[in-house]
Amino acid sequence: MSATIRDVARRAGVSISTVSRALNNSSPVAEDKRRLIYEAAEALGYAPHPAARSLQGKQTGAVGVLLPFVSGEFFSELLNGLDGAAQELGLLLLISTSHRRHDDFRKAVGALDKRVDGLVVMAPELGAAAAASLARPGTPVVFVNTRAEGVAGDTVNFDNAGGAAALTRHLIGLGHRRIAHVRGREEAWDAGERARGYREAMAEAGLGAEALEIEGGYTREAGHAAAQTLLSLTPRPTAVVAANDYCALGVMGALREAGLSVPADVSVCGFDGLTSGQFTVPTLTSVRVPIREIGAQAVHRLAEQLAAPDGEAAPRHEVVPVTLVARDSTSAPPGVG
Amino acid sequence: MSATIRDVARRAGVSISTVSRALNNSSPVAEDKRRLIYEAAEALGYAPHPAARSLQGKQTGAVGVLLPFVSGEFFSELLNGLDGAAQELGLLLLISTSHRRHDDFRKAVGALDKRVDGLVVMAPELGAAAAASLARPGTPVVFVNTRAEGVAGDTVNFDNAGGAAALTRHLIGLGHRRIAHVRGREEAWDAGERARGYREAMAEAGLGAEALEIEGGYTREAGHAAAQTLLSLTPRPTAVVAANDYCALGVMGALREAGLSVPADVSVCGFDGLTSGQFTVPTLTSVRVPIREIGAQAVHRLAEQLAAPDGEAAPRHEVVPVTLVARDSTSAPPGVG
DNA sequence: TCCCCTCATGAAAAGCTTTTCACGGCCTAT
DNA sequence: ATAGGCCGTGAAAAGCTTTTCATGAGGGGA
Repeated sequence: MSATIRDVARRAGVSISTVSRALNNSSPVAEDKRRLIYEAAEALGYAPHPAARSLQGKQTGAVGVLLPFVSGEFFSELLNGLDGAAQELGLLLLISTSHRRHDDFRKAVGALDKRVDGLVVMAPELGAAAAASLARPGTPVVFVNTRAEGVAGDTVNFDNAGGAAALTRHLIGLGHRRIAHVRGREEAWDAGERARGYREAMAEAGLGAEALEIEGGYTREAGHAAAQTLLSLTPRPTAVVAANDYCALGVMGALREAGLSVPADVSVCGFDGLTSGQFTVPTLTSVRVPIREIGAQAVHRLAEQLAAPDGEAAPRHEVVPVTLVARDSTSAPPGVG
Repeated sequence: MSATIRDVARRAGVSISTVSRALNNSSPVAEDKRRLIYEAAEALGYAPHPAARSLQGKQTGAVGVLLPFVSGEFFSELLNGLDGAAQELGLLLLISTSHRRHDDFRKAVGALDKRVDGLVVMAPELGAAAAASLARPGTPVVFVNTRAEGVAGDTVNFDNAGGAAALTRHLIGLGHRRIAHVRGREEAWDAGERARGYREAMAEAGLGAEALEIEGGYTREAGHAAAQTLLSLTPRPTAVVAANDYCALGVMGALREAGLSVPADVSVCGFDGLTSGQFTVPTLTSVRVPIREIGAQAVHRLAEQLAAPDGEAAPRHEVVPVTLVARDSTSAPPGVG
C-alpha cells in the first residue's frame, strides 16, 4: 500500500489539513512545519491519490482525445504533437479512436466523462455542431480539423481550401488545363473544403468547365481505385490533385501500372506533406501541413481554457497556414515547354 | 450536475445499497425493485462516477500504454490493435510516449500510478528487468517487443532473430555472399536480436567471415547515412539486410542517388512489412510482423491478468511468428543467374 | 492594559461509490 | 409450534483528498 496524506501528517506531527495546504500552497503554513511536511512526503514517496482528488471536484489532470481513426504518418505526427504538449503541461492523454459514426462518438464521450478535464476532438465527418451537442455543456473542447462554427469551443484548423487552391494554381501555372480532383469522402468536411479550393482555383483561371471531381478517399486503395476512372476518360486529364498524400500514392501506383509516367504523362500532387513524400519516386508535390504543431497547439489551447476563470472567453478559431512544396511529381503537361 | 446514485435511489424509492447491488449484479435484488431501479437509472442518465469507484478500491477501467516514441506506420498499427481491443473490452487507453531514458520512464510510470489497472510497455531499449523495477510490485504488466526474462509480467514479442535470419537466408539462397547488415541502435534489444539472427544465418552458411554490421537505426535518415559507409566499401556488398523498413527505404534512396540500381546492383530488404513497402519502387522485400494483432493481443493478455484471481499465474511469454515477404527489392547478385 | 483582528491550525464535512454488518421476515424442519 | 437459517434490505463505514468552519494564540491599536 502506498502512503496517504494521513501517513505524511502523522510523520510530520501535524494535521492532514496542514499537509494539504503545504503541499498545494493553498494557504500559508509556518516555515518549520512546511519543511517537516516536505521531508515526510519525500521520505514516504507520497503522491496524492488521483481518484480522491478528482472526486473532490478538483481536476483530473487528463485530457481526452477523440479521433476518427488512426493510420499512417498523419496520426503519428499528430500524436507526437499532442503528447509532447501534454507532457510539457503535466497532462495525461486518454485516447479513443474509430469514431466516425454518431453513436460510436457519443459512447466514447460518455466513457470519457468525468475522467478528463477537456477534450481534443478531431471529427471532420461529424462536424462540431453535432459533436458539441454530445459533450456535456461546459466541457472545454478544442476541435482539430473540424468545422466548428457557432460552437462553444476553440478550433485549430488548417487551410484546406487554400492548400488545394495553391496546388491547383501551381498546376495551372505549369500549363495544365485538364486538371482532375480525386476528392475525399463526401461526408468529410475537410475533403469538401479541399474540393472547394480546387473548384475556386479552377474557376478563377476560367477553367470552371474543365473541373472534374472523382469520388475517392484518404487511402492508397481509394486513390488506386479512383485512378481507374481517371484512366478511362477521354481526353485524359493531364494532372491530378489527390485528396491527400496517401491517395496520391495510390493514384501514382495505378498510373504506373497503366504504363504512364509521372510527371511526364500525368502530374500528381498530394496533401499533408508527409515525410514519405520525400522518398517516393518521383518525390511528391504536396502541401505541407504542420501536423505536429497543430496537435501541440490544440493541447495548449485546451490548457488555456482550463486555466481560464470559468467565465467563457469567446471561442478562438485558428486557421493554420499551409505551404506548397513543389517536388518532382508535377511538371508541365505533355506537349508543352 | 449529473445524477448520482442517491438520485437514482430516491427516484426508485430504495436505498443506495440496493441500487448499487442491482446495477452491479453483486447480490440478488427483488425483481420489481430491480426494474424500478433500472428505469430510474435510465431516466436520469445515471453513470457511476469513475473517481468514486476507483477510490473505493475497484478498478479504474483504464490501461496505461508506455511507448519509447511514436512514428510512422508501425505505431499507428500498434495503436489500432491496442485501441480496438481496449474498446472491445470496455477499457480506456492512457498513452504516454517518448520514454527512452530511465528517468523519463519512471516519471511516466509515476504519473500513471493509481490511474490505470495495468500497463502495456514497449521498451526495447530499457529492457524489462529495469522496467519492472519501476512499476510498483503487483501491477499487472504486459511487455511488447521487450526482453523480459525472469520478470513478473507477460510478454508478447515477435521473432526478431528468426525474421532477420529468414531474410539473410533468402539472400543467401539467391546467391549472395557479401551481405551487410545495417543494424538498429546498440541499446535496443530488438535490434540486437535481428543482428543475432543475421549473424547466425551467415555462420550457418559458412559466411561468418563475410558478416559485416554497420551501425544504423530505425529511421530513413539512419539508413541513408549508413548507406554511405556501405558505398565506400571495396568490394561492395551485393545485398543489405536493413534494420527495418524505414531504414531500408533510406538505404535504397542513397543507393539510387549513387547511381546504383536496386535490386540489379544491390539487393535490399527491410523488416516489419509495413504497407508502405508495397508501394515503393521497387517494392520492398521484408518480414511481415502482425503489429496490429500484437497490440490487440497485449491488451487481451492484460485483461486476463486483471481478471485472474490475484494469485500470480506463471508469466506467459509469447513469441509471435513472422513471415518472409519476398518482393522486388531482392534478386540474384550481379553476374549470377 | 484590554480588546479586536489576523493568522495558523485542527476538526469535520463533502464528494460518490462499494461493501460489510445488522436486522427483520419468512420458510423449513424437527 | 418453535427454533434455526436464509434472503432481501437499509444503515454505516471505508477509501483519500480538499475546503470550510471554528478555535486558539499572538500582536497591534486605543
